[in-house]
Amino acid sequence: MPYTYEFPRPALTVDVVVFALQRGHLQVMLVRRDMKTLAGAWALPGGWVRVDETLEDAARRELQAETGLTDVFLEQLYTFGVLDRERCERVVTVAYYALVNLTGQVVQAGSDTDDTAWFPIHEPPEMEFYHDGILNMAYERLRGKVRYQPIGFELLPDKFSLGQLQHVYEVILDRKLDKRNFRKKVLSMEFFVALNEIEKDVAHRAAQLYRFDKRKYERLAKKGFQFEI
Amino acid sequence: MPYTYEFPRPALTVDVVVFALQRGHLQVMLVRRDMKTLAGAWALPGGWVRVDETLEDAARRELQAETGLTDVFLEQLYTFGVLDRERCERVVTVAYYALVNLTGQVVQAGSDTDDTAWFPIHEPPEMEFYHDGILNMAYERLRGKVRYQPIGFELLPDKFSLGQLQHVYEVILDRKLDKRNFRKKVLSMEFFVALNEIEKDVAHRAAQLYRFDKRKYERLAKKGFQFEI
DNA sequence: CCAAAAGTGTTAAAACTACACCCATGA
DNA sequence: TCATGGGTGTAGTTTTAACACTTTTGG
Repeated sequence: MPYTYEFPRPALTVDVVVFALQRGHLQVMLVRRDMKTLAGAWALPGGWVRVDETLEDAARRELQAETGLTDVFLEQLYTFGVLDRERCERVVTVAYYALVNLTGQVVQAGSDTDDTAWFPIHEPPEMEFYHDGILNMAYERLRGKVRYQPIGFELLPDKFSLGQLQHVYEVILDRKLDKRNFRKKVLSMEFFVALNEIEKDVAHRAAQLYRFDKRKYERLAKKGFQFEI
Repeated sequence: MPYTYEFPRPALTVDVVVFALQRGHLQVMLVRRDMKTLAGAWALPGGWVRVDETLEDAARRELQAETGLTDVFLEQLYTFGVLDRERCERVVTVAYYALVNLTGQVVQAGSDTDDTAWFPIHEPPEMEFYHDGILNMAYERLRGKVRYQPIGFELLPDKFSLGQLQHVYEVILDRKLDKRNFRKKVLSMEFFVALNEIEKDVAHRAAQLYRFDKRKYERLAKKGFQFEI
């Protein structure tokens, strides 16, 4: 027991709510650890923060360990000071949420987990203590944020069609949007730039592809432009 | 040295950015600790989180210790994992921001601080390591939030005039607003309710007083109403 | 009577909403 | 040729922005 301190210190962990589109729906990744916890209870991916890494590094490390994904959108959500029921000890956990693009990707099974699975955001399974609260807060944050900041495309490949983008907004906001009005708005923002490229191998008219130009967006944002969908 | 753990644990602190109106300006409270830190460097009020209290309790305890204020608006801002340069140790600090009403109040000097003072948000003094970043983030959060959530009046007494409220928005957003349009918007929200009371002892026409009806607001918010100024 | 803030409506411009049909493609 | 999603314009409505004068009060 080599680490001693003058005052007691709570344990510090990170938890990550990973959102992705799967079969057209907004889904969340959960893990099931083999023996540590009650059989059948799912949990958010997460773990201890090492003392030599930043909080975000810890979140990215966990995310990579359990999905293999790097370079994803990751944002701090909230920090919870909870009581660990097993050890009767205070645990402080910093929650993050991530938006990842899974279209056409194989997500590798994690190394330190028994099982990972995706669940529709509206049908989560029984979860570990307080994780459902984090999940709900993450979804609320996403719903609120997606309208005022350009982050929706983080769930899509670099090149995407306006139909795909509209679909992202529809599953996050949980309502249909008007196609013409949506296109009008998106196309009025010059940081969504059309590529010299269209969809391939689709059983209908191929859509124009776009990408998000981060630089252009930031230049506008600095000038006071307010994104809104 | 009684507290030992299997793995190293970072130290955990809270910092609080306290906003208030002083002489018509948006100001921030800072403290100067006598010997602990460089002479002349100001810091956000804050301190260690005890292992038996929640994060918010810790923030409220610090706030009370340094201002005597209780029952104020307090919201978590962000959690930083920083490197303490003195001890060469990782410190995790959970930052909060508070909106307090100081109109006509005497703020007591703190017990565990040498000195506390208020600074205009746009003219902060030299501050302790990384505290200026927290301060800026808090101000950004406040500027963003005040437009989409009814929190502006937290800087005012329970009973306030529309002129006072408009002034709050003007100092937070740092621009003039149109009086008639502002009144129109506020009065269209039925959770700002007129009292049977007007201002007293003012050297001009006395203004109608209003209060914020939290219940009415929450009932509307639940039905999907979106506050916006 | 002066200074200072309260209070009050209208109009033009902009943004938003609702809505229906033809097009291109692969199966 | 059919099913599927891509792509396009307008009109009515609502919302926003700009703007100036009279009222009340205390000093």
